[in-house]
Amino acid sequence: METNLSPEHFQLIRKVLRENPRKDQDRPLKRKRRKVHENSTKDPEPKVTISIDSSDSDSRAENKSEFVDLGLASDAGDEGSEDYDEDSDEFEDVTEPVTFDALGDLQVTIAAKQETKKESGAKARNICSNEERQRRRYYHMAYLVCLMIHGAIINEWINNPKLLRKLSKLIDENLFNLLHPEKDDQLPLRSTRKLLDGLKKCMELWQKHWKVKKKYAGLEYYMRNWQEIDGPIDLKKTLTQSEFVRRVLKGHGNCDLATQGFVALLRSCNVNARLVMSCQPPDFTNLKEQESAVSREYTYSDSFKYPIFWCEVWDKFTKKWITIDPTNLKTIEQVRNASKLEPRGVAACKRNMMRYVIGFDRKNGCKDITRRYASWFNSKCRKRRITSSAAGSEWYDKVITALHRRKRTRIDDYEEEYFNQRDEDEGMPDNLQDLKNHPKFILEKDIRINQVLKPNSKECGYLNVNHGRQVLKVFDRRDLIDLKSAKQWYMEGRILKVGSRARKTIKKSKGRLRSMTGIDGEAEEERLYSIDDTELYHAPLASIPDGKIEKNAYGNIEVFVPSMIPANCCLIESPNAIKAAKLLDVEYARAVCGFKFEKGNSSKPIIGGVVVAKWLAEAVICAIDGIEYSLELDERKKQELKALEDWNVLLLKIRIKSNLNATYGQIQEHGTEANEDNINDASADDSDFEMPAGGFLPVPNADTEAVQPTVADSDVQELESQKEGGFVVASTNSKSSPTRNICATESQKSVDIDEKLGTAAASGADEETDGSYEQFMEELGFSDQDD
DNA sequence: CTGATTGAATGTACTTTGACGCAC
DNA sequence: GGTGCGTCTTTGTACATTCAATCA
Repeated sequence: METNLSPEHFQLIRKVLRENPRKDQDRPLKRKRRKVHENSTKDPEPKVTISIDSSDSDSRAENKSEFVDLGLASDAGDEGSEDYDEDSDEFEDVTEPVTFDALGDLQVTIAAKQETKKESGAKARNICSNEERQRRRYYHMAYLVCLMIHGAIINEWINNPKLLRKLSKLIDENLFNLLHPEKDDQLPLRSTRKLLDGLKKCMELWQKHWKVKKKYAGLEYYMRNWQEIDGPIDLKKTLTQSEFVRRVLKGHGNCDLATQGFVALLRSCNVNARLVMSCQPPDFTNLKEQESAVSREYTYSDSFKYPIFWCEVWDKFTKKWITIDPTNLKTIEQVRNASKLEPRGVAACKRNMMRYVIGFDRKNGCKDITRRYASWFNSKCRKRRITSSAAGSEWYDKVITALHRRKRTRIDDYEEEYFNQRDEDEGMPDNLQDLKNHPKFILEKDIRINQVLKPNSKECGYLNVNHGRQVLKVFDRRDLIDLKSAKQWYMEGRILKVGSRARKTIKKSKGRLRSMTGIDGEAEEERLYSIDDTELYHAPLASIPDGKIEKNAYGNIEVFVPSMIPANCCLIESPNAIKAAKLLDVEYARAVCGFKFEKGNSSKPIIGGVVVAKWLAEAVICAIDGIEYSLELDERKKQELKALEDWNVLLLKIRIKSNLNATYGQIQEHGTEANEDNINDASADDSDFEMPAGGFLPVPNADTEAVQPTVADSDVQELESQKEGGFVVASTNSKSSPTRNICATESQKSVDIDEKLGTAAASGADEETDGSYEQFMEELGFSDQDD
C-alpha cells in the first residue's frame, strides 16, 4: 500500500547484527519492552521479562526482527581469546526459557543468580553487575539501530511524491527564487545571503502554516534512564506513511513532525535538505544500579529545550551545510565551532545527550554528522559513544554503511574536509578527566613506560590542577614513540639495525620467575628500541638444490609473521604437513608460529605447519592430500565396521526376540507406524551422507530417541542398553533396508531376514571391506601401519 | 556546581620451547 | 631399546582503565 524500505534493507541490518536469520519474513515490526519485577535487589529470585510486543504495530510486512534477541546473541567479548572455553560457565546459573504466545509476544525470563555479594560486608555500591553492563551495552546498540532505522523510514516518507506535490504549492515564485539564488561572481556571499533569507521566509511560512497542537505525551525520542527502560513503556500507536502524510499536510502534531514536514517543504521545491536526527539511546556508560533518588525531576522546558530532529540545507556557494531548527529553537545557523543545538547544562543533558547525530539526505544517504554539533567531540562526546571500543566502532560503521544507500558525492568530500578542520580546531580540554585517553593530547604523567617523546618535542599546553597550585605539561600524541624490546621486535619479524642504541632502559621485574629460579635481588634491565631502530628480518635462504633450511636450537624455524619465511621457501599449514614431509624424505623445518602459555611459567611452541623450499612445496602438498585421503578412507572404514557391528548386535537381538516369541508367545507391539515415520524422518536428514548400499550411520551419541524406535519391544530395549552405538537407515536404499520390515513384520518373517543379513554381516562383509581397503592403501602407497 | 581524588571492579599485557608412561 | 603418542594440567601477576562516590 505504501512505498516502503526494501526487505534487503532489513536483511542487511540483521546481517550486521549477526542475528540468527529467521525464515518468518512476514512478521510485523516489533516493539520491545522490558520490565523488571520491582525490588530486584531484595527479591531472592528476581526476574527480568523482555517482551517484544507486536500487537500494536502497523501492517508493514517487511519490518521485523527481534532486536533484543540479536543484541544478546552477538557476543563481542570473546573474539580475542583463543583458549576461550566453548562451554563457558559464564552463564551457568542463568536459564532462559523462551515461550511464544499466541499474539507473537516473546518472553525471555532470566532467573538471576541467587547468591548475593552482600556477605563481604563492604558498603553496597550503586553499581550494576558485569552481566548487566553487557546487557546495557547490547540494549544501547539495539535501541540505537531502531532509532536509526526509524529515521531512515521517516526520511523516505518525506520523499512521498503526493506530499511534495501538495507542499510545493505553499511556496510562491519569489520565495522559490530566493531558495535558488543565482551565483554572484563578485560577491558569492550575496548568494548565500539570499539563500539564508529564503530559508528564513520558509521557516516563518511553516510556523504560520503549522500549529504545534500537542506537547509530547511522554519522553518520546528523548533519552530514558535504565529504570525507565526497564519499566513499562507506553507506546502510542505506530504511524503509517499515509497517516504521516495526512498529518503533515493538515499541519497537526508535535515539534518533531513539524520539523519533518519542514524538510518535506524544502525538498518539495528542490532544495537539498537533510533530515537530522539526534539519536538518544540509553547511556551505556551509566552503570548505576539505581538512579539516585535525589536527582530532582527536571522541568519540562529543561528536558525538551533542545530538539531531536532538525534540518540541514546544502549551501553550494560556501560549500557548507546550513542548520535550521524551524520549530524548537527557531534558528538558522552556519555552524563554525559551536552549535546552538548542542544541549548545555546538566538538566538538558539528562534527557538529550548528544552522541549520535545522523543526517538523512534526499537521496537516502545516511551520515554521522555528530562532529558538526558536538564542540567537544574528541574529549567528551567520544567516550559516550559505542564507537569508543574497536568492536563497537566496527559495528557502528556497518550499521551506517547498511543505511547509506547512495554513492559518494563531492558534497561528502567537502563535509569530510570540514569535519577534519573541526577536529583540528577542537582545543585542549581544561580538565584531567577529558585528557585521559584523549586521541590528540596526553599528559606527561600518562606517558607509558614503553613510550618516549620524540627528541626535542615540546609540550603543547599546560593544565592547571588544584586551583592553579600545580601545573601539568600536556604533549601532542603525535610526538610519542612506542618502544619495544629486541625480543618483542623479533616477535614481529624485525631485528635491530647495526649500531642502534636503546631509547630507554627500564627495570624489568620478574618477581615470580625470580623466586622460582632462586635468583633474587636486583631487577633485570630491559633495553627498548623504536621501530626506526629496527629493520625487517630476512631469514637465511634454503640451500639449493636440496632445500636445507637453517633451524634454531630446538630444530624449528620461527615464523611469527609471514615475512619471517625465507624468501625461497613457503609455509605449508596443515596438521599433516610434518608427516608428509617425512614421508617424502625432503628437507623441512617445523614452523613455530607462536607460543601457548600454560600454568606456571611454562610455554609450548605452537607448530603451525612446516617450511619447505618452494620447489618442494608442490610435492609436499600432494603428499598431504594423499594422507588426508587415506585418513578419510580409514575413517570411512571404521564407520563401516561400526555399522556392521551394530547390525550384528541388532540382528542378534531380533533373533533372541523371535526365539522368545516362539517359546513364550507373542507380545503386542504398539506404535510401529509412528516409529516408522520417525525413522524415515531421521534418515531424510542424513541424506547428504553418501553411504554404500545398505549403509547405516552410527549415531555419535547413541542413547538418543532415534535409536529406540528401531526396536520397539521392551525385551529388546533392555538389550539395547548394552551397546553404545545406534544407527539410522539411509533413505536411498529402500531395497536393502530391513528396518521397515522389522518394524512391521511378524516373527517368522524376521527370522528369514535375520539369517540372510546376519551371515552377511558376520562373515563376508568384514573381510571384504578390509581387503579392498588395504588394496586401496597399497595402491596409493600410503599405509599408516608401520608394521 | 565542577572537577580532583579515592577506591573497587574489571580488563589487559606480559610470559616466549616438558615430562612421563606406555605400546609397539 | 628406541620411538611415537597420549596424558597430565586447567592457572598468575602487575598494572591500567573505568566508574561512582566523595571531597574541596
